[in-house]
Amino acid sequence: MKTSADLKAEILVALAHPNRIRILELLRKDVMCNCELAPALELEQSNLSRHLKILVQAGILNSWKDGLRVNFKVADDRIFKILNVAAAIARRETEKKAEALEA
Amino acid sequence: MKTSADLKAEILVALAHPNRIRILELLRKDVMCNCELAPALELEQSNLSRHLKILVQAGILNSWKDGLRVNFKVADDRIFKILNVAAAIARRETEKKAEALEA
DNA sequence: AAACTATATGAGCATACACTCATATACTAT
DNA sequence: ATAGTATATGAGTGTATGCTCATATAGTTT
Repeated sequence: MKTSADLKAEILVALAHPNRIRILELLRKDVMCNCELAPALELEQSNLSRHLKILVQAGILNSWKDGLRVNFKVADDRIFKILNVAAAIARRETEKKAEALEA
Repeated sequence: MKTSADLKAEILVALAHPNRIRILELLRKDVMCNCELAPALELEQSNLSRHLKILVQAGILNSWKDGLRVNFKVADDRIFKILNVAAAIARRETEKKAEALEA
């Protein structure tokens, strides 16, 4: 049986990759398809497709077909809270290291 | 040069493991050392030590020596916001799958 | 100093991940 | 039907991760 920590980890594992974070940031405001994301992110098509699959399977993105294309949108805006806090903590850590160098 | 997505990913990668999440939940209220965490989590000492190192290096935990022991505490309570949102999204996803089974 | 306790780390192993190339599938347009 | 476009996936490769066992290091107690 999956514990609560397992469930949280599944979401975070899906998020925890620079390219998947970049995907989410592009989808912050727009709905986009693989074919629009690939050039914007400069990712190989098959690689991007796999990253998107991971995000959809985790429930972070929704997707639907539109003719040839598959469109993607963020399923739950709260995901950006996670990214904001991660950014804040990373910033703090960067500053701490800068101070350590000065001293 | 590290991008903003890289920095966020570093924090999230450090978080994204069930055992590291369990560590944080034990440290939510208390300061604890490896020797107290190990039996509580039923983790091998060396394994736990490595997980703790990852959390410290990411700036998620602070640590200091106290005699033989090394104590750990959460460096920034905002980390729990991340865990709370991850839990909420995971819960939503679980419910969605349950509905899909009923229908 | 010797025995004991707490933590860290090297080595080795199995597994998971990210990536690429080639190919398959699905839909569209002529 | 044919050619073209968008996406998905199999196979292979290199690297990273998580774990364990054994050992090293650091501090404590007698």
